[in-house]
Parts: sequence; structure tokens; C-alpha cells
Amino acid sequence: MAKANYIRVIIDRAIHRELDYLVPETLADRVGVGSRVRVPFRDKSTLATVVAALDHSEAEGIRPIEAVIGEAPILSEQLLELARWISAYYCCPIETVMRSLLPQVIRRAEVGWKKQLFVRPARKIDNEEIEKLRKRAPRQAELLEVIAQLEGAMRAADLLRHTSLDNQTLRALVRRGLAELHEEAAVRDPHADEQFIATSNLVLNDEQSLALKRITQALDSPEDARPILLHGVTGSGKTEIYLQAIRAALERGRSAIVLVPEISLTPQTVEGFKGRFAEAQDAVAVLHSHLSEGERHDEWHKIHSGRARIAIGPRSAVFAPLKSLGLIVVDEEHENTYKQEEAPRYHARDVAVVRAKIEKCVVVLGSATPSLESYHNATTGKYRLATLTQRVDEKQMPLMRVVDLRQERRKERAIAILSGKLRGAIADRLEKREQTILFLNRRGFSTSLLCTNCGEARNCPNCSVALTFHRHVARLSCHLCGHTAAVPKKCPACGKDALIYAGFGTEKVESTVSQIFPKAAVRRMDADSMTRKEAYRETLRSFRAGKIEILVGTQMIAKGLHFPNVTLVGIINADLALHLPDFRAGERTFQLLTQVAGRAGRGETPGEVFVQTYTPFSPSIQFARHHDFAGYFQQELEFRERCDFPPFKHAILITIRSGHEERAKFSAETLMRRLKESLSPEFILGDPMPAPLEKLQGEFRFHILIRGEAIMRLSRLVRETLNKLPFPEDVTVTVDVDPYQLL
DNA sequence: AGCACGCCGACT
DNA sequence: GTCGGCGTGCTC
Repeated sequence: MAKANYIRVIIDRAIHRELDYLVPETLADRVGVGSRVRVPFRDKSTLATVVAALDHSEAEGIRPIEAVIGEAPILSEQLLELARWISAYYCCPIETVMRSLLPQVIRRAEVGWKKQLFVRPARKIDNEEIEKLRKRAPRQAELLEVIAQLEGAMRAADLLRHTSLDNQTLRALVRRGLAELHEEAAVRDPHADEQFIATSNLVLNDEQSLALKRITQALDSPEDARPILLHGVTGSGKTEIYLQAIRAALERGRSAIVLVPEISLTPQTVEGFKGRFAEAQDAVAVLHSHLSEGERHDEWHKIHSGRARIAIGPRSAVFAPLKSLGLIVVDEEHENTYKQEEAPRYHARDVAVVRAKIEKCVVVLGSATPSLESYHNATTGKYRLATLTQRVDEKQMPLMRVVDLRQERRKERAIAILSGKLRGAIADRLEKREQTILFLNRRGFSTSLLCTNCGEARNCPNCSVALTFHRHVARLSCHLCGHTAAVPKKCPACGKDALIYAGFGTEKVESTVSQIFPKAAVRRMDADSMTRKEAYRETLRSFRAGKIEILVGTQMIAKGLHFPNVTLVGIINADLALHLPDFRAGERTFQLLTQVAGRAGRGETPGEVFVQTYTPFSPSIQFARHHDFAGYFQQELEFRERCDFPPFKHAILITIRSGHEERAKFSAETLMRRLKESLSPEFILGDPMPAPLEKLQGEFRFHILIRGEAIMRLSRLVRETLNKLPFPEDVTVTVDVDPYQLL
């Protein structure tokens, strides 16, 4: 490690500055860039990350560091560079980035290793000695007999459990100088009790082979490798390509990261990877939100020490500290869960692309419905495109039928939850003993409780939305803040007994379906019915076993589930996502329809999809219906270009919120004036507007949307403007670069 | 982020 | 005359 007189650090506090410290001679050879150190700060001391080694420093009043934490630097120079990029691009202080980069357990000063007692023989012990002991202390002899035969050390707890002997007996042996105890860090393996069946490579079809060849070629010349967009229809075998590409990376002595959306981190996914690389159990590290602190610590060290060569996890896994990284796979790259909705508001796919550039490694973005950004990059040559058009089982794409709810309504008068056509299709499946999935992206029974006399709806006191009625718990609830209220008998506004339930959610779909098909086994799967942790697995198991005939659900069932006996998918209302005030509404609807449709017809029988809508001719629905991906993108791109939206312009969304409406509004207007002064006309600056969700969790919210091409410069200008402007204490300002959530 | 320094209104 | 409001600036 290079010896330096001074170091520059980022301390674990948001001071928006880097500070220099002196390194005492005694610590000089243990500290380097990426090390964690304890430093004096004002009258306290704090932890910090070393970002540079310096020969001298201009700063005055330099103080020496107090200690170096751990043996080796925990952050590579590449990850540090990545942190700086995120800070600059996402307009967010570097300290905040560091918080995401290093897990909480790693940032702490204490070592997180679980200490366990190990036992081994103190010296060579012969049988005579054991027999001598047996007369006076038979139990000690029994234990010694086992210990004497140990090759190395054994966990004391395991030894005592196997021999059914106690701790006292063991201690006695130690006192006699026959056995030795020592502490060792024990590694917790969250998957230790699971068996993974080793799998081998599947045979690839021509398209798959070509795609894999693209990746291996890139692995061989990573210097000039472009990101590869793997566009493959559902069921085209993208996962097999990932697995073989990872194998290729490992064979070249390099490591790999696999990013998956949170919802995809199911046991099946983990099994797939652990099974393929089963020859070394440790090779795959799995990072997910259900790990305990200790497990997280151990998985991180497994990666950092180089024992694990593959890291799988959700967006934060893009920071996995692998050495000689060769490949990053971003599965389902279009998924919104890759965007972090709190600071640092990074997009893991974009961070992956930048990390790949820094580490000179290959990045593969895979999806059946690529994001407009990625597809645009692929068609303009910034990324390379590999396309898979065939399902590996050579099954046909499902037949998509659009049901015009306007006509249905004219025919039937009542609110159509299930159109006659969809009803007929379900009846047909029940008869053939095939399964149905009904999708509606809205929980609850009724979306509002209206008064037919005065027109008032029951609204949330904290948010600007109507309360949803949940029949199961017989209460009204707000889906945004969790507020619940009793169901009033009479209208609280006018006192009349004229309340009606309007709109419907999954709970009502479930009950309607049960009424229409009283003999069918119907189950609902949404956040309300899946409160117990086991419920999710249990429901999927029953569905797979055929004990459920009709599964009604939200987003939760739209993705990643593979059930061969599902031949019918009904989308109850395709318009829900379409009419949100968001430029991505169309893209989301197209993706959702395509993904949900992918659930149908994986087995012997081709699938059928019914899309119920009041806007049957909207492009999202029509292109999805014909599985015309290129066509959809063409028209959506034209729209985005016309309106100066991504991918043609970057966007920055500034949210100003406060419990006081006037103060939020005033702050937004002040900020607006300052931005107008500092931004050149190349940037499109919209007026401050009340957010579409004007009130959320008791706060009034205003938006300023800025668009422009030079995002780094824009980001810097916004940061500078904000830093110069003092906001009242109860006003919070957030900056979201490349926002996904415009509400 | 905290915490101190500093300059103008209501109190013993 | 003092106590204390929170605007401004600094932290190696």
C-alpha cells in the first residue's frame, strides 16, 4: 500500500465536503484509497472513507486519524469512480451515494463476524490415555475419544450435540490440557440447508447461439465492447443465455453480477443459478432484502474476499464488490424497480452500464419488452442488439382478443366486470380443466364511496385521493398513506342515507367471479390477501397443483410466474395504467399487456388473452395485440420526440413539499425564478405545478419539470441553484434525475 | 447534518 | 441593560 502523509476522506455525515487528515507513521502502511478510518471531527469522532492519498495538504489545522478499520480497503477505485459519477449525474451528495454503496453492516466499525467456539485436540492423544481417564471420568473419556480423532477443529456446539454431552465435560478436558478451544469467525450461509440439483448447459437454438456468441466475443475484447440489449420474447430462453455467458466469464477468470427485479428474486431463480454453478457452493452469493444483518455481512465478505464469483440480487447488487468483473446481466431491464425512489435516485440499469464502462466489462440488458431508452440506444448503435424471436418450446404467441367495453356496456347496461366473451372463455376453461388468470391492477372492493345526494366522496384526510372500500375488513382505507376509517352509515357531508359504492378492485372481481362460477375454485392474490409470509408460496403451490382454477390478482401475478396449465389470461381493465398523467403511461401499458399475456399458453395448448378496454384503438393496446414490438416503439418514439421527452431529452423532476400549502407554493415559485436566471434557454423549464397527487401523507406538493440534453451540466446547475437557496425548515426539496414516478 | 457565531425584539 | 430568535458559515 502506498505510504502517504495525508489522506482525503468523505466522512459519514452530510457536510458536502471532503476533508484532509494526517496519517500517523504507525498507521501509514495499513491505510489506502478505499479504506475505512475513524477520524476526529469537531469534538467527536466519526467514520469516514478514504478517497485519495496525498503528499501534502493545503488545509489548515489538520488533525491525525484515530484508527484504520479492518484489514484491507473495502472500496475499489472503480467503485469510488462509480460513486462520483452517481453523485454528479443524479444530483446527490456523495455521502448519500456512499450510504447505498456500502451496506449498513459493512459501514460499522465493529466486526460483524459471528464468533463460534471450535475445539481440537491439544496434542496427540493415544488410547491408553483415554482408557486411564475412563475409570475416573467416563464421560470425559467418551468425549476425548471423539476429539482425539478429529482431523482439524470442530464446532464445539456440533460436537456436544452429536455426543449428547455437555459443556462442563468439555471444559474439564480443556482444564486437563487435553483439548483446546478457540474462537473462529463462522460464515452463515442462508442456503446451507438447501440442496441444489446440478444442471448442465441446455442446447441452444440458432438465435440463442448467435446471442451468446455476441456476448463471448465481447468478453474477449472488453475494451471496445458496447452494452448488448438482448430482446427476446417471453419464453425465448434468455436465462439459459445468461447462465452460459456467466460460465464463459468464469472460464476467462472473471466474475459476474446478475441484477433481477425484486419480484424475480424467487427461490426458483436462485435455484437456477446455484444449480448451474453447483460445483462450488460458495461461488454464488445471493443478496436480497430478507437476509438478516449477519447474513448480509457474510455474503458481502464472500464477494469481497473473492470466494464468490457470481453475485445475484436486486438493484443494490450493482455495487457488489467483485474483483475483475467480467459481466453484468440486467434481467428484465425495463422494470421500474431498478429505479430507486429515494436518494440516491439511481437507475440500476444505467449504473450497470456505467460500471461496465469503468471496469471494462460486458453488460447484457435482457427483456421481452425493452424500455424505450434501451431500444433507442440499440437502434442508434450505442448498444448492440441481439434478438430472440422464437419461444424455445416452439409454442405460438398467445392469441390476443380485445374486448370493447363500450359495446359491452351498451349491450348489458350493468357495469361490466366480466364481459360476455371473457365469461364464455372462462366457462370453457373450467370445462376443459385448464386454468385462468384474471388481472386487475387495483386492490380493494370499491374504489370510492359516493353520496348520490351531494356528490361527495370519502377522501383521505392526508392525501388527495378517495378512500377505497375493503369488504373483507369492512373499512375504508387509503392506499397511499395507510389511513383507515370506518364506513359511515349516512353521508357525513349532507346527512342523507344515499351512499353508493363506485368502481371496483380485485376483491370485487373475486366475489363476482365466484358468483358467476359458484363451483369454481377462485383465489385472490394481492397485497391484502398475502399478508402472511407463507401465503404467497402456498397460493402458488396450490395454483401449480391445479387446486385453484381461477387466480385473480394485481401486479403481483403479472410477472415471472410460469404455469403450463394456464391457457387463459383476462385483463379486466387495460385502461387503468393508460390514463395516468405520465408520459410513460403508454409504454407501461404496452409492457404490462405483453408481460401478462406471456403468462398464457406455455404448455401444450396455445394461450388466449382477453383485453377489456374502453379505448380499444389506443396504440399500446393495438400493437400489443399484434405482438408488434417494433411498430409500437416506432410510434411511441415519434411521440416522445415531438414532445421533447426521453429518450430524446433527459428530464429532472424537482418536488417541493410542505405541510403548509402556501409555503410550498411560494418556495416553488422562488426556486423557479432562480432557475430561470441560471439556466440557459437550451433547457426547457416548465412552470411550477401542483403535483398530480397534490397532497400526499399530509404534505402539499409542487413540481418543476426541466428537460434538456446535457444532463450532467443541468444536474450541476440545479445543485448549485439549490445550494444557494435557503428553504424554510418545513419545506423539503427533492431532485429526481430521469424520473419514473411523475405523480 | 449539527453547532457556534452574530445581530435585533420582549423581559427581570 | 440581558435572554434568545434563527440566518450564515464552518467542519481537516
